[in-house]
Amino acid sequence: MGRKRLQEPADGRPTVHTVAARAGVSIASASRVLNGIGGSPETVRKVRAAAAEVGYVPNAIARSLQSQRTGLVALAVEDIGNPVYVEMMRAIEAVVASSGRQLLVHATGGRIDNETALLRRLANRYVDGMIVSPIRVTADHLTALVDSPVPVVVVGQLGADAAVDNVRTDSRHGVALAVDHLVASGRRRIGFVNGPLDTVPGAARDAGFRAALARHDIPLDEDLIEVGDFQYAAGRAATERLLARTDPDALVCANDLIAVGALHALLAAGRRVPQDVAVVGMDDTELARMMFPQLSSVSLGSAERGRRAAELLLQRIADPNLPPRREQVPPSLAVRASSGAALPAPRPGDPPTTHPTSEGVTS
Amino acid sequence: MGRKRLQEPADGRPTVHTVAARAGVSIASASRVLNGIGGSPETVRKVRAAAAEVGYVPNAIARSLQSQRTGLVALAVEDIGNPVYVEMMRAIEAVVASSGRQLLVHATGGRIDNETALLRRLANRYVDGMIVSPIRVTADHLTALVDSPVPVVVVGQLGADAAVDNVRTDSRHGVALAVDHLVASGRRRIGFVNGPLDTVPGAARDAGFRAALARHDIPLDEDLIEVGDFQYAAGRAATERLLARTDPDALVCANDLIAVGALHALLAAGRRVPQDVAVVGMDDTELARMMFPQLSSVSLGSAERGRRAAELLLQRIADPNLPPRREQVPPSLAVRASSGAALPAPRPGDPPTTHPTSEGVTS
DNA sequence: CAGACTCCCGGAAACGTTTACAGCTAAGGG
DNA sequence: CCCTTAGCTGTAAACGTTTCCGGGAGTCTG
Repeated sequence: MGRKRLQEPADGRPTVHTVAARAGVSIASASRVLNGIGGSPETVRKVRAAAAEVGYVPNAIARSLQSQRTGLVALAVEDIGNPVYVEMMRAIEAVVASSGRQLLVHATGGRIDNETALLRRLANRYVDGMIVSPIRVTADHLTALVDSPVPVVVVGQLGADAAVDNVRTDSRHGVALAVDHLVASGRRRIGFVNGPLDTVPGAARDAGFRAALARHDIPLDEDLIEVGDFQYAAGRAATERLLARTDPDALVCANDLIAVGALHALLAAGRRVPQDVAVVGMDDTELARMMFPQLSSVSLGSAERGRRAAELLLQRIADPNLPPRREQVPPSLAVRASSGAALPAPRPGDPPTTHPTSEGVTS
Repeated sequence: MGRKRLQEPADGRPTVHTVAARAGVSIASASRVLNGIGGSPETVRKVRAAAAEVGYVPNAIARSLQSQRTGLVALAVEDIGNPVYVEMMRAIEAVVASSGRQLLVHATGGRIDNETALLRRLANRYVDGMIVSPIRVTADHLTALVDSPVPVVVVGQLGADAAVDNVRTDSRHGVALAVDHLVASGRRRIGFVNGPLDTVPGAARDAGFRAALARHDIPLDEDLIEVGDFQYAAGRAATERLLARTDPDALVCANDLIAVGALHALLAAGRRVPQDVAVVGMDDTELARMMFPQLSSVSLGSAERGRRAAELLLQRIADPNLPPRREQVPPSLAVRASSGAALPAPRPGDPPTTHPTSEGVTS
């Protein structure tokens, strides 16, 4: 009974040893057959039979330890309830799936410790690579990104010198597109409902708004600026506060969720959209087309950014020694009923699911 | 140079061997210090210093192989763009996080092969457990669920005899709630926009609708039933087809995305909601409260189902020998502006984010 | 019929970690 | 002063898989 190794672990699950012993072959042969490489017909038969009998299923962890890859890729975003991330995820998924890998998503809830923890945990070989879209970036965070054991691609703004693959857009310019459009249609008291200023996109959009007004020689009225979360409820509350103290003829919103909240606040306050107040959202998500009236929105190319990030990641996985790269996706504006010439209800035959990629001004 | 093992793998990443060699101690001591158990002050100092110098980060895969756990839990849903799954995910996340684990989400896109592949891959030890919410269930699928190597909890209907932990609701009854409500408010030509009949929820809701009408002695008019996908665009298209051939005074929709599509189709066709046509959605997601008019919706307790599923999973991870259990969450109806007495716009002070758990009839 | 070549097989190492075990030293108690 | 005990350390096994390598058997070629 001097068995060198237990055939049946306490767990009860069969291993390749179990199968090999039962088939009367070595574990090397068993492994080969199970992986479909080599083996005489007789051996193949015996191993297959043994595997089926004991219900063998390989332990992926052990396999990964050996092969140094897991076939998994992770995406970490702040809020999975935000449709912009859903679109991004779909684009990433398509690319990742084509490489035979599977995509896993983690919602960090904006808690930065959570994101760092995820990085430290997942990136330590549980996944072959990772796409991260942080909205707040600390120094600690940045180093975790830079010397991650697995390839990482960041979607969003990052310090110019960070040695990480990076896909960004120009949301300052995005805000400018919105302001230009509203000014061109005669609006002058343009309000801005933003997300938190201590976030990267919040800060960029704030700067973009101020710069755009200055460019049009419109004096800045701080009463017209309000800040909340990047979410529906916060957008609505912020708009209510704004309406309580001043009277805009247009609202730029830092994303579509906020814009929907603004829409509600406006309608509840008896304002007509777009006659009294024009509304422009941002991200151009499906939600914008689901609203009534349909929302104008600045597209930041989230699907495109996702697609490119995924491609960068796959390339880096294939060759980890590539130099860090950076790509930029330009914003564009989609004008719909909530701003501009008050359009009637959308035509019945018009399936609003087809994405109007660049039906608007693009510069 | 008869080193038994390379200190620096080709990869270049330091291992515990690297650290131990540099600190001049054995790998056992290094491992102990790095895990914070034991070690003399001097050893601790040396190992810590060595680890910091080489930038050691432990390989989680190797650790998992040894410890037989990963600290990860996965959730597989069909469509992450559906807010009902977002709510479910948030509830699960809260429970899972409290056990020190992290949640990963995978969107299967309803492709059943994808889901089975995920099961076979992830469940083979990449995660400590898994929550799955399948909308289509095949025999193959079911066996993959039943003899998964890691604990699995299913959210949704499952064959009565399946030996899997299972949290379900009664969506037949949910549809009945909607129909009862509409009949009570005088509607008689009640339409039904459903999802695919070859899905579990689609079939259950279809049966529920027919049974409810029968119970009220309302003859069934097949023209009033239309089927699409469980998505916005499909819901809108299906409603357009329905409106092209008949004239309902109410619509029950199989989920909120479909209901939003229906709303658009109705408004585009010049129907007033709820005066001409009352609309009731299903799942009672945030989306229902984001619409204008706000949507009545049947809550299927998705957050509660998620919470319970997560608890079942944690219990099973703790003790894999528990007998399979089944829990049921009752549906309830939330009446809002899109049906019932046409309410005015919601009051400005009313933050619609607070979930009206059971503001409606519950039976 | 000898040699070369192909194919299949089993032993053992390797992936990077944790941990059981035994040996050692130093301290403390009788 | 001896014995026990506690604390620390290193060796080696283990987790479950893949894969390198050498040996043996069979086939083909000249």
